[in-house]
Amino acid sequence: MERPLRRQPGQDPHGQLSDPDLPAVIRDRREKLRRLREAGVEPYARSFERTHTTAQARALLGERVQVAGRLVARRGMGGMAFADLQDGAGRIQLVARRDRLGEAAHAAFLDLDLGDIVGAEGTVFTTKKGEVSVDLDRVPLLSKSLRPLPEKWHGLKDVETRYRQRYLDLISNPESRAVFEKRTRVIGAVRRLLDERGFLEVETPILHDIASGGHARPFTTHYNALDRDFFLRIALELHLKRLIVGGVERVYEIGRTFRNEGISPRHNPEFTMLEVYQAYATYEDMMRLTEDIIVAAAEAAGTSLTTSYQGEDIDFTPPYRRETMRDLVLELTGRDLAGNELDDAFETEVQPQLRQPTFVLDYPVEISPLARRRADDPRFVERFELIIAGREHANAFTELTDPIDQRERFEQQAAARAAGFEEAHPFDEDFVTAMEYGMPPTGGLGIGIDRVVMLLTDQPAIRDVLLFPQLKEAPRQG
RNA sequence: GCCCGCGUAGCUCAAUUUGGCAGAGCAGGGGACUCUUAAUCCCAAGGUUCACGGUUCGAGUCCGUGCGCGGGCACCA
Repeated sequence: MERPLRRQPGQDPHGQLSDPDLPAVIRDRREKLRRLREAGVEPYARSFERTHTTAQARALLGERVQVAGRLVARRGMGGMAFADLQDGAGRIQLVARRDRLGEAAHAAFLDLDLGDIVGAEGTVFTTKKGEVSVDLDRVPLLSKSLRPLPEKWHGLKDVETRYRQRYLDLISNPESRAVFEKRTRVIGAVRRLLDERGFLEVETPILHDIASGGHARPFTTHYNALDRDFFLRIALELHLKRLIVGGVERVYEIGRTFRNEGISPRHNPEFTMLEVYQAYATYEDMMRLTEDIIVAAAEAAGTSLTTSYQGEDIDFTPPYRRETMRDLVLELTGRDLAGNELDDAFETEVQPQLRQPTFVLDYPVEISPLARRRADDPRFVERFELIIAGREHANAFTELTDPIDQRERFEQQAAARAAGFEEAHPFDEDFVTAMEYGMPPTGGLGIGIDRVVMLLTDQPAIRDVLLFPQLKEAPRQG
């Protein structure tokens, strides 16, 4: 019978005080917590009256402030000690002087650990060396930290820990925090742009009884009350187009979408999509809208239109190059193709070479069952993808509005599925019914928000722009 | 699912090439220090080298299997 290698956290806290499997740095903290409680100190305060953030306090020389945050560095000098306090707005130096605080409070300050959450009450001043600081009168402990922080100078490097324990990444790596703040600002800017143009933001179902709107393997779940399998949505498209039929002429949704596929630096099983539909618009209008969205997003992220991604110069200045898929393949391979052959040749031989923003136009009808055919050549549809740095960032069509054609396209997809293409588009009878009531001419656009954020924040992997990316189960608890 | 690489102290990294006592910095412990800011100085401590098995007198190092992470491929018509 083997004894457990490590105990799970949360059980028998007193037993853990002497748990020989725990690192000494953690045992020491627990012991200190016990001593504090014995001395009558409550190590987890109910609240603290914070009057200013560290950023606000910096501008208030000579004034009394109450700031609060995490202790992230300390430099003891005996009778005078320094520490850095970090809050959501930044950092400020704390200065503890024995002759001002008194012996007991000064000793208590020196007894604090890096990682502790404290309040800091005192007067803002500038040290002889020019550092804006708080001259402490009081430093109440607000929350005792029982685990050591990552290395103060190098930060947290281990990528697995950064993803699994994102809070440590956010505490120790300010540049990581900045990426997520930019992500939020990008999404806000996109919303603002669309709202200003009269688009209505909506929420459509995530649980679908048909996984339609794209080519992808869905996640399956089970609805007990209906005793029926459901799917997590793989796209937003068909519900939003039902709203177009319903007279919501400008509509969009920003939402999580799920695809049951491999994980890679560019794919996470759940990701954020923007889909926009505009009645009486075409895919040319969607190209201009896409350009406007990219420009607004870059501005929100604080990224210049002429920038670089992973060392490669990228110019986001519109208008972007517009070329048909057929011409691009012809130009780069010398072959004039159509249908699936064209798409295959494009993906393997052309797309990786498209580095600057490029609208690739007019896809084969076979792989585009929801898009309108070109009037001059019905083998192709009015569709574009926006390729930047070799990757797809947007996908848009002049939407198919002919219910008879739509039914035939779905039937072709059903035949493909019967022939073994598991990801072929399923037949959505209810959607065809909606279209039969009459759908106005419409342009539609989908943008992969995560990938746009990757581009604008120069992050190499989609995991770096997702707070909690999908990982396998951790091998053990530490 | 397949191929390649990686896994050493709480954190950041050495030692792996060529098998020979597992080391440093930070953090933590003890001490000195009233203008430091990667503070400095002195002392002591800290390890199931991812796990299990094998080869060997001897394995962090070589071999096998498993787990996790990273990259590539497949999937993403």
